[in-house]
Amino acid sequence: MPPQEINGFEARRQRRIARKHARIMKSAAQVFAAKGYRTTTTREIARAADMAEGTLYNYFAGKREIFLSIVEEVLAALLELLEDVGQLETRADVVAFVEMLFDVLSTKPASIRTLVMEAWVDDLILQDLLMERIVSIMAQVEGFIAASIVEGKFRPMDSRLATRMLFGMFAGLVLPVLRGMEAPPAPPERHAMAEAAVNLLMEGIQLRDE
Amino acid sequence: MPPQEINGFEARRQRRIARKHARIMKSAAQVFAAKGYRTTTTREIARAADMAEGTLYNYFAGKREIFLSIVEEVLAALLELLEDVGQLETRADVVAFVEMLFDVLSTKPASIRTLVMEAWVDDLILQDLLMERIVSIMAQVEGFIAASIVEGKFRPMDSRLATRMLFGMFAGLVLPVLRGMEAPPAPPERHAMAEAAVNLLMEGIQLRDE
Amino acid sequence: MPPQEINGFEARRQRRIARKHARIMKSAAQVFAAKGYRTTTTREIARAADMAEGTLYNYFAGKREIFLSIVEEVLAALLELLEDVGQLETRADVVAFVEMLFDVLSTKPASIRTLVMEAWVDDLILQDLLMERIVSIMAQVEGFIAASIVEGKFRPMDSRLATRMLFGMFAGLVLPVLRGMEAPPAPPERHAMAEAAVNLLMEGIQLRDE
Amino acid sequence: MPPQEINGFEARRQRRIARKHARIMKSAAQVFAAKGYRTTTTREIARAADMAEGTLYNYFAGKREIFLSIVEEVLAALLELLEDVGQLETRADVVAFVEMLFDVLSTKPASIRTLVMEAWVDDLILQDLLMERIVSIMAQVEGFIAASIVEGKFRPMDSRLATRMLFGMFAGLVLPVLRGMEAPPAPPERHAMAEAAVNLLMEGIQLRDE
DNA sequence: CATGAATGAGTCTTCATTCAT
DNA sequence: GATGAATGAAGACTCATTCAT
Repeated sequence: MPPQEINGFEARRQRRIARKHARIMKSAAQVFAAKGYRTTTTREIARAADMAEGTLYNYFAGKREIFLSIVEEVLAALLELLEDVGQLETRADVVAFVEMLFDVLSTKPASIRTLVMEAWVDDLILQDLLMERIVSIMAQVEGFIAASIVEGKFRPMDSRLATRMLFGMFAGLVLPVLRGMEAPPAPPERHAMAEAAVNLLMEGIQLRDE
Repeated sequence: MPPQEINGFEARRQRRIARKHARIMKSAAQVFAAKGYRTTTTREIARAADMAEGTLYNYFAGKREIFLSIVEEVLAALLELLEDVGQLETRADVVAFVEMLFDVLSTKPASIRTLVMEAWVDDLILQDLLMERIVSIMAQVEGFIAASIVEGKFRPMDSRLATRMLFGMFAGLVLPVLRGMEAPPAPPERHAMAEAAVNLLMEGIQLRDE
Repeated sequence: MPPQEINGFEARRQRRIARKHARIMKSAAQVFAAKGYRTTTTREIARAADMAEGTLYNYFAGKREIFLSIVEEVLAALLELLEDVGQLETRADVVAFVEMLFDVLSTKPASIRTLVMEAWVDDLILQDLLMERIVSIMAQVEGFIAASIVEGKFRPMDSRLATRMLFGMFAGLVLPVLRGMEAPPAPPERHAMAEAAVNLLMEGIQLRDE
Repeated sequence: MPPQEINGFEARRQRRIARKHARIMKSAAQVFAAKGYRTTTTREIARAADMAEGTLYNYFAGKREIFLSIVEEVLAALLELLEDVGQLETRADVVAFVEMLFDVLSTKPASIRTLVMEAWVDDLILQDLLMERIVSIMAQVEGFIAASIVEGKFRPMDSRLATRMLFGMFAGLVLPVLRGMEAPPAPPERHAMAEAAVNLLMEGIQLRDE
């Protein structure tokens, strides 16, 4: 059997495995999001993925590993996006960025809901997976704000506090979608929301005489 | 036996019961906050409250009832405060109000963390205990913002979005405390945070020429 | 303090104790009869006897001892009656005897129902408390039948089988009362039943030409 | 895969399940009969059926369902037999019928002992499972006796009482077997017992001059 | 003596994981 | 690789018994 043949088989096998992985993770994320990690049984995951319970264990070491894979995947997507937060310059940049965030959140709401849920409960998840990266991103944002203040573009303020409030503000916007109380906004609506959010953040709530 | 005697016995008994209730709820809230409702075992609650497992059942009908009592208690405290949200008028009012919220959150962080956690997972908790009341409070705030826009005090904006962002902003501030990542701020710090938060909300992040 | 005084106190104490014993046994028999021994809780017994759970243990060593006392008491009453089974001679004697049995069964249906129930399940109860005495009584009856056959008063038959059927026949009559499906028959009715029972037993069901 | 193959798999699966059901029910009936429903633990049932405790729950929803299945099964067997009670005409019919009853009782003594036990304690079992059907059968027998009296075949008597005594008589015969005090009679013995029973019932105990 | 709160062993049941087919 | 039956550890809850008041 020529090597390329072997590779062909091997590649096909890899693809089959990847497909199963994806199927399991997607199904599991749905159930996790709906019921919580602990309350979800492997039986439910298997049923949702339309396979036998035992089959799960051919692709993942266990329930926890399925969960971790989901979380890692969505984190990777989020972090890839957030990496570029340092590059933002114009207001349009920021609006576009917020829109993209909406986009990610709308694409994988189940995974993100699951991630948030466990990070809220499980110290290991929070520490090992999230904290380091979030801290780094928040530091970038905070640095950006601090610099803008020095440059005279932003008002003097506690940049740390401002960063937190900024993240919270954004979270407040997307929370009903994540929690499953509202459908994700359609793209045009998404743009309007991003505009409004950035606007409110920049200008404040109060009308000022000019 | 004179009636005051009877009342004396009965009253003492009531107090003893109330003390146990409080002890159990406090211990349980700690464990729930640290591990989540489902992951917490009655054995752990009993150990935390320094009593036998069976004793819990002399005071609560079951694990779920302990949890619900904790949640109801903290909700009552929160809602009592939030009820007055309609009365706020001056900027100082708002700052004071935010400070008081900080205060409540700092007093019972375990209970609130537990409440948030379960509301995030359990639809019944969210619907039956939270939504109705939160919706009403948000409606008040939204109405206030809308009115202020009409009066020309606030800039024209989507009042619904603004309300959400406002709640999110505040949540962003207190989240590290709730999550147990930071100690609650001391009262003077608390005032500074409240000032900064209200300031950022009102004036926006951006410096504007006057 | 003169001895008769002491005796007076002592006697009164004994009577008080006896009264409590009776109260507990009566109440317990009711609950046992209604729910079965295992299903009945000491809490229910205490409630039925209108006292605290702990008080039971001042009068009985435990739940099992309460039950055994009930059983012993009713057994004593039954056996006292059955002792005389050897003396029966005329048909009127037998009818009177059956009536008296009805009487005992009607007086303490709860206790008897309890006894039967446990004897049906618990080998120790059956062996230690019942078998010896029942066997002895059945032996008497069987002997009586055998003798009557020899004397030419009864038809030739398997006297062992006949004895069993006789006891079973009687059991069939009282079972609905014991099981609590029917009220105990009033005395006149009782007499009629006894007459009919003895009649059927003696003469058989079938009409015979004379 | 050809359809007969599918059916083959499915049929084999069904048979495997049926075998396990039978194994569990048989083992459980033994333990129930020996100790009573309430006193029997699922651990004991599992041990008796030589499987893990959890496995029980792959085949029955719970302990109660195991019990109910046992009861329903034996009831079905009994009732199928008793249905024909109305067809009996000659004395030989009756004797044959009694023999068949012996047969059923000897086949599943544990199940019947369990059934009787719980019907004695549990009102729901008695009412929902037994009474309706037993009442109907007793009514048939009673009607038969009453008719025979009218026809002049039986002596005048209280047919209701006679029915009860008849059932009791039969119960008295089989009770030692059911209670596990005696081995079931071998078939020839069985015939003799049936003969004797019917004879005694028909002719009575007393010798009468002809 | 009476009380009833405290105890913890023992119950039924669930479910992640293994493994024979 | 896929299956799903078997496993048994772990969990919520009950209740007979003890004991301080």
